[in-house]
Amino acid sequence: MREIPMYDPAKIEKKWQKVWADNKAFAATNDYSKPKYYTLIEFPYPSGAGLHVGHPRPYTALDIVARKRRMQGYNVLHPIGWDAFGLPTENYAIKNHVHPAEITKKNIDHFRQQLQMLGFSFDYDREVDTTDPKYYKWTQWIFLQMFKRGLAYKREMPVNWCTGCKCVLANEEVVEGVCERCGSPVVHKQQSQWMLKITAYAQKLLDGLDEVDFIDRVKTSQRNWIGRSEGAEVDFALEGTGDKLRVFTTRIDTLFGATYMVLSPEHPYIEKYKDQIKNYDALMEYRAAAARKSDFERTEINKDKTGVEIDGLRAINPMTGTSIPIWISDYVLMTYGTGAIMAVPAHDERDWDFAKKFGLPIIEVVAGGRNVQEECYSDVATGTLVNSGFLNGMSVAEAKKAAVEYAQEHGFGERKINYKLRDWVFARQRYWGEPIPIVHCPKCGMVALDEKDLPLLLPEVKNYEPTETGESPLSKITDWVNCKCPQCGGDAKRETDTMPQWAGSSWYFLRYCDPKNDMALAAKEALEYWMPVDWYNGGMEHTTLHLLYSRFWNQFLNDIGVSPVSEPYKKRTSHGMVLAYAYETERDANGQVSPKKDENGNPILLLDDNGKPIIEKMSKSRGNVVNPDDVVAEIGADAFRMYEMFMGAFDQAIPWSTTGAAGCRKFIERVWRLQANLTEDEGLSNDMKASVHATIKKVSEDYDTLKFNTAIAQMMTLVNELVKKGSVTRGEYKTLLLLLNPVAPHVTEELWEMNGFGAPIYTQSWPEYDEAAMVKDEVEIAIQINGKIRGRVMVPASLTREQADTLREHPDVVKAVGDKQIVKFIFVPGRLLNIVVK
RNA sequence: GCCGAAGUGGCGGAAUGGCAGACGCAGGGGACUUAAAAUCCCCCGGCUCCGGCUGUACGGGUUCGAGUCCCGUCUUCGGCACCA
Repeated sequence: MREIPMYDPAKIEKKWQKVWADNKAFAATNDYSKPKYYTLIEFPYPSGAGLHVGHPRPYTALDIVARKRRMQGYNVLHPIGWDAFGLPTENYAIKNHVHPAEITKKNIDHFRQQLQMLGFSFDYDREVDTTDPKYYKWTQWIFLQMFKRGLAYKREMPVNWCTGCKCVLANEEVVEGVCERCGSPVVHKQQSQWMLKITAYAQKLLDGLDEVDFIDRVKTSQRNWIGRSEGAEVDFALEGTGDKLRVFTTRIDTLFGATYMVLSPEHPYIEKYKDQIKNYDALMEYRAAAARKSDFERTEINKDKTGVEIDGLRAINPMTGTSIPIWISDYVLMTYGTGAIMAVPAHDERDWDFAKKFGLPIIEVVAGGRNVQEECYSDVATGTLVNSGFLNGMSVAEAKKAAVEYAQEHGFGERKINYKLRDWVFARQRYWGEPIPIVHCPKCGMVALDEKDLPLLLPEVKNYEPTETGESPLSKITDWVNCKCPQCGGDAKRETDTMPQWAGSSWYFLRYCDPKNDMALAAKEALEYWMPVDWYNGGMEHTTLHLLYSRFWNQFLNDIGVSPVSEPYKKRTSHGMVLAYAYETERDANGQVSPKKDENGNPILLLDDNGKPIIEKMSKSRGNVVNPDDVVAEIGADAFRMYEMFMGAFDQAIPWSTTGAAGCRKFIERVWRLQANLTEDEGLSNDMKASVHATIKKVSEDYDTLKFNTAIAQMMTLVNELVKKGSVTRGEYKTLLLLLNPVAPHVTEELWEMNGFGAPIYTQSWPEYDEAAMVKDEVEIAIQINGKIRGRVMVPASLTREQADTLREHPDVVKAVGDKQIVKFIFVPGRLLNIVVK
């Protein structure tokens, strides 16, 4: 046996990282004749805390895909960048009196160094940074294109106001009534806001989902969020006014059962008929109370309906001609439909609750064997129309059709599709974001900056603090705010809000195609070659935020001829979070929280009532954060990468296990030691041939389907076989190193070089498998009697159903069958023989 | 409430309708060692009269054969949530 040096990951990892960097081993080339493959991970927000063990999970996964594709001959674009605008940096700047740009630079350098430590095959020459004026010039440019086409507009409207961040939030950023970032309550506030008209793309965003390969839960979430709903709009005459009140309904079939109407508290008709309304003050009081409620409170008291009847205004049911009352209630939202509803308490849960509470009449119009005075009946699949004139006897579906046609003929209604999706609140009252390139001119109104004046740079400020009034810190920089109108040349003021954090990430995948272009956001040929992204992996938490926003921006850019594709991402997958075991904690002198240790120095696990370990998110305050730097120092980057992939199914959340990670280091050492048993044979030995080819197949397929844990398990099995055998041919070892390379790139390169296998692995081709070589001569099959295992027997792999008949004479079979009568004889080649007896 | 995903050893998890628990962690035993670590070998769901029996959340069903398919129930996690 050959003497081999010790495995020293610290040394060899640095060595190969330098080789890759010096040779630009992973640069995407602009050779448009080659087949391309574009892998994308969500670029990180470079926080001060640096990388945590959650980041490398998706990064390693797509690094494996990228490395494999390169070996398969693709021109691979595998870029990295920095989504660097955002609140944490700004808050840190405020606290420590440093410019956010300085902090950003420092954080980026730290992140880059950590990513390089892990050996990711990013093309670092294509880095983008959303806070770089050369980058945000184009973010501003896209905004201007939207502005020119009426897709960016400013309007006074009720918005979500985060009481913690002191700025407005998009609907997508409000989670269960609180701010998704800081957890502070969100309240409603009337404010003039920049909006992007994402609703104009609602249908397109929905349709696009049919043509892309996204995991189902992403598609489902986006569909639910867009919330398409088919129904009708119906006009109710307002008694004694000649005016009418329009509502949206999905149940026009129940129109005969509409016994009252409800307006949202903010409905404009309350102002319009102020003079006629006798209890105006009471209505105003209710409106004010509703506005004061945070979203959280609104949902908390969900089912308990409140409301006030409008005294002095009534409507006419267009079907029955009956006069019905009009109420206001906060269960009707101004932001959906027309802000008014017809209430059919018999067949709508919310209306039923409301009617019961306020003693309003409930009229059954769909018969379904239930007493609607006692219980609401909202089933549309069964049931027949009653008390509904010409609709009587119809099914719900038939009645919907007939009713809408009737309304159309009589001019009081029409078909209508509504979406839950709201326009995107696109402004933040903060400093560290892209300035909005708009000027407010007293004469010309809102005027776009000339494109040649982009980028509009962020001015230097001394104080980044947000203001209580809801104005951006930029508003205090008067020499920046005061400017000339680009249109008339007169005195004007700049817009002082900045864009939300989601702006820069809405198009970065386009910039990667041609990141240094000064003339356009990217060259046409580059976009045509690289787009769409072939495989995009990212967090589920971005499904109705970044992922939806960026699809919208790209569809817009496609419409104006900038992006060559309508859907930017061909395939979207999602990773599970890396969690942690909960430990008993203690606080040291510096206030750092760390796990409490028992007498053996092991951290003390927290258990639940059933004695199972508690699993939770990693957080500083729980003292359970695992730092990648420490892990790499302990077991090396290759073992770290491997454990990230081996720990469990890629899309499942998994707690980090230190001993589990150490197991991967042990496996790498096993591969390392295997070289001591190397023979001179360049080919595959006969008894290993089947296993090697089966491994190539399994690993190749599993890498493409994100089943990294089983790919690695398969390689472990192969290594176990080779260790047991005591010798390994050069051909076998080479194949193993090639297959393992995407997961553990450093050690495999080192072993490849040490054993004289030729040019580095990153220049080698991916191994091919041969189905025929996978067939073993003999296989063990199971013998079952009535489906129960009764023995195992070796048979030639090629054994056919006919030949299997001879197994009747096999002693085990004879013994198991005994004197019973054979009813059926089932043979599954290579698997089993099942004999049914009586 | 609605939508979605999932329930398999002590743990993470494997199993195109075909030998449940691959692979790894933890644990136990042995070899090597003055010793320890590392390494190598063996064992490792439960019960067992050592023949077997039983077992993939629970109850039914389809099938020669079900962790896998169908019906029902329970539980957990995730998303949406007064969207008319």
